[in-house]
Amino acid sequence: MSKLIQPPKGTRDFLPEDMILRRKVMETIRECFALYGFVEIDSPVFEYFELLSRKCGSEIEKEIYIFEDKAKRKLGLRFEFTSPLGRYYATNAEKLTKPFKRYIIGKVYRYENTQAGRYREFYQADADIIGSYSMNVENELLDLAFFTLEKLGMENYEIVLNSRKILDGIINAAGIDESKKDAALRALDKAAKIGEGGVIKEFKENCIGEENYRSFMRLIDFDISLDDEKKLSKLKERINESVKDETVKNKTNEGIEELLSIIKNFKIAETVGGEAVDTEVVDTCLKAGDTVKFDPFLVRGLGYYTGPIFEIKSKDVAIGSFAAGGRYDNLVELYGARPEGACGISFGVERIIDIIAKKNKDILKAIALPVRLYMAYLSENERTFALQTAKFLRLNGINTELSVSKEPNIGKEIKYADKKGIEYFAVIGEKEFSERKLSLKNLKTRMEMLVTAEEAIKYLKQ
RNA sequence: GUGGAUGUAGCUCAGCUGGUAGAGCCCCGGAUUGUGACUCCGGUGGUCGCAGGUUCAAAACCUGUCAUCCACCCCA
Repeated sequence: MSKLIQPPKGTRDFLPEDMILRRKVMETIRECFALYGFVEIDSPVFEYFELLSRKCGSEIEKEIYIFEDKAKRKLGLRFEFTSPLGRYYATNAEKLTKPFKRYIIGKVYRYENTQAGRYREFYQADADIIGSYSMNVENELLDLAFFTLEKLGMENYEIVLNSRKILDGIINAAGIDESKKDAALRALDKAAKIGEGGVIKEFKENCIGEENYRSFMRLIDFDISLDDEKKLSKLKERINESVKDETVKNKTNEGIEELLSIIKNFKIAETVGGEAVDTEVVDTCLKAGDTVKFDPFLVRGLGYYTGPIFEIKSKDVAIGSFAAGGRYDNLVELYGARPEGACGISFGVERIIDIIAKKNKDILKAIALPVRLYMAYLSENERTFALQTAKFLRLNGINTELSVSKEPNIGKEIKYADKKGIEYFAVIGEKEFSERKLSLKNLKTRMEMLVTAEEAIKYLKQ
């Protein structure tokens, strides 16, 4: 295949039939975000490069599409929505109502190698709250994630939860030097994939001793029968025993308390069940709570997270995580705004679409096709009447495609309509024109009837 | 950035130890000038990813290169 006719690496063309699911997923996400009180915003696809790279870490910086405009401004394509949000918030702070709850759905760009579920141009959908340090924000975002995924019909996924403060604390308690923290975290993040041996190997490659790994593991070695609350309480005891530095100890405890607060909030449906509006609501709350699990190995990338972090991944489709987020307090300060608490979640729209398409091939059949009727006519004499009938149908909400054939050919046009998945085929010929009617044919059942436009609308609307 | 696999018709692919390309689907025309899913007949379509090299001869072997997919890194 000639390279000229391919879209650039990591980008894709979408066929009309692909768009049906894509639209559906994005609309569902929009609806859910709105139901949770988030308002939609938009911002430029490109920003000043300097702004994008301000706090993202060198790995990500390499992935920014960078270019110069004709006035030699250094610009970059947004690779996610958090730094642009920081800039947006700082720019518009006085016009925004706090806490600022906004969502955005749009394309982002990353210059990286493609792979299953990874593209260079892809959609992300973010919901963020700026202006609160309360853990209620985390609860709201996690509940929103659960709610949205249920609406999307996603199944068999888990929401894992950890905290940057806790990670910093146990890294310190395990005797790992601050300078080697990042390397250690990177190795631990992969624990599930590469196993204990793999982590130890990677530790050693970064001059971190096996004994550090052992003491790390001792801190998070919990009896499997313990629930997350007990695990966190246990962890708190151990930290208090092994950490000398008061600042580190306090910070870690703070992180633990924060996660406990989030978990307790989820359980509230259980404790005050009698006050709930109905049992279905209580069940959903409980299910949401059960879906959230504390995972001390969860690390997450990006340099800006400061508190709780979370990630949502499929348990049966190997595509990585399809949503993630966390708290990034005071990030807006970098862009010139007053420091504010902030937390957000990001949905990987492409991955969600990939998973739905892979697991539920029938889903497209349940979604209405965009064009319902094809309007053909047999000669120029009937064209005007056909055109008016088509417009009448359109005004009444029936998606109608009017023939544009130069020489009407019913056989070919039926074939075309059928191939396109259009349900109904209408013909206006001499006979129909004289009676001011149309022949309406159902292409599936092959039933045909002679009706007026009003009758056709009535019929098609039922 | 690293490793593996794969590039042959619009699509999916076949093509043996080198002898100069084939199937199915699609598309187009006809049987069928107011009715499509089946059938039948006919037809269009390929610098075998690209560039070198080996050879009397390369789609096949060698080298390089590009692209795609998968995995690592990192991440949605």
